[in-house]
Amino acid sequence: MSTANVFDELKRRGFAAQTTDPEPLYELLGKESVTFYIGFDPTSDSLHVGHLMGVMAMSHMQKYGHRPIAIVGGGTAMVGDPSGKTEMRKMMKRETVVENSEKLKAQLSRYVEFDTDKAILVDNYEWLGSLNYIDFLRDIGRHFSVNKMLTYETYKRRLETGLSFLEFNYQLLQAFDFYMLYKKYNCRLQMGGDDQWANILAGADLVRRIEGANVYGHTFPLIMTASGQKMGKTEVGALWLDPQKTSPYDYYQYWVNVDDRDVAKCLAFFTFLPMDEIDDVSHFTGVELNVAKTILAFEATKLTHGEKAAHESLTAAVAAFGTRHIPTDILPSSTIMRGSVQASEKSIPSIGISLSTLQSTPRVTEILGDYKLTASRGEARRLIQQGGVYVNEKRITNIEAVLSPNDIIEGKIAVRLGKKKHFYIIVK
RNA sequence: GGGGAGGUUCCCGAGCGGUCAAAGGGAACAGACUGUAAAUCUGUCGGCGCAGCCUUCGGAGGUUCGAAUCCUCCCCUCCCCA
Repeated sequence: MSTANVFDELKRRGFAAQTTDPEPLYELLGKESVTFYIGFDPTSDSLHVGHLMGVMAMSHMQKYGHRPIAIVGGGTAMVGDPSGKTEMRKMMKRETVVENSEKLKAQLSRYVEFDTDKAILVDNYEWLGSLNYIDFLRDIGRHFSVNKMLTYETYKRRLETGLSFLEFNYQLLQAFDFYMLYKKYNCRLQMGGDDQWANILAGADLVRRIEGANVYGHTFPLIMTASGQKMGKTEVGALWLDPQKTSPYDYYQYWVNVDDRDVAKCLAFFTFLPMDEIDDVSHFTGVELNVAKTILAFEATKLTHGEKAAHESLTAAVAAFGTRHIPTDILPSSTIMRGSVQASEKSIPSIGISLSTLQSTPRVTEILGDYKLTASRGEARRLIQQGGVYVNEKRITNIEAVLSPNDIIEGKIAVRLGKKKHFYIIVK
């Protein structure tokens, strides 16, 4: 058990929106190992950056000697949380939920140590699956006031668009989770995103009512990028932690491209670099700030995909965008390679094309469209008209332009779309 | 169950018999400027070997020389009453 208090660390890093009883909780965290939980919805087979806040918080807590319970909402996923949603969420089949939970656990294991009894993963289906309706209503339902629930912002909003009874029950189920975890594991703290505040409070209230025990709730802010987007949202959708869904290179690129104003914040949330070093970043501008972004991307990629993948993404980025010099004094705790980074195109996305198709001198538009480098041939045509297509770093100006074996340089053809999308056409 | 409103291209939202691939805004994309940032300006934004053709306006039929626009049936959403 570390002498420092996690709560200070969490606060300093920005993981604090609301807390039920700050003082007693602080004291508790300072004097003993506390079992706490965070819920994850197995509505997809991969976590994404939106979940990362909770994951990082868990990891910090564990590092300070507390015991995390990651609860996958196998039971609740089959109901669907209406919080923050404007539409009813689709319900899920049990088998899907089970498969997803497995994958989620594997991902969580990168950040949280589940060995022995240091952390626990449970599926609330364990108790929700066999709930007896009558008993539940009598034992749990009686503690909830509909009048009060209707005043919550989340429900109010949904009252305008429609809220099914099914969804309205969600809060009771989540509160029941807290109660069960308290009984089974002496879990005394629930954490989650700030949109979960009402649900978390409901759980803490329930435990207090039934057991007379003091349990706590704590939320993290729902962070937005400086431009008002949800963190981790891309044009293509979520930024997934699964390398099959979002390649490490794309993952890395997302972080390099964060808004200037978000760099320090992201470092605090999504890396383990010490805050003393991160605080310096707030004064950075220009080149220094870009180095900080490189380190952010490297560290974030390292956490979710490992050091090797992070390094490959870095060298691939250097191959695509030019040399980067990483001085030793910027964020010194990072394990990023210092000095001038050598280029290596290993992680740059590539497509394979046979020599024979190349010999048929296909149009650039056909290749781009057919291999899905652009959405359609028409889009490829437009891109060319706008001067956004480069072959071997030479801008293509004619939509009739073709590719031929003459374009092959060292076994490949380098294609660039716009400023940032680099591809290699590898000739087989 | 009764009454009312509505479903339009990624989103919001105009259109209400031809001049509609469909106004306007947002998002997105490209170019210029930069730092793989932001802001700004300009352009693009259904598909196609693209001055032409093809497929779109909840679904299926119908009226018409001609329909996103009119009629019929169906599906879905929201509001009011129960």
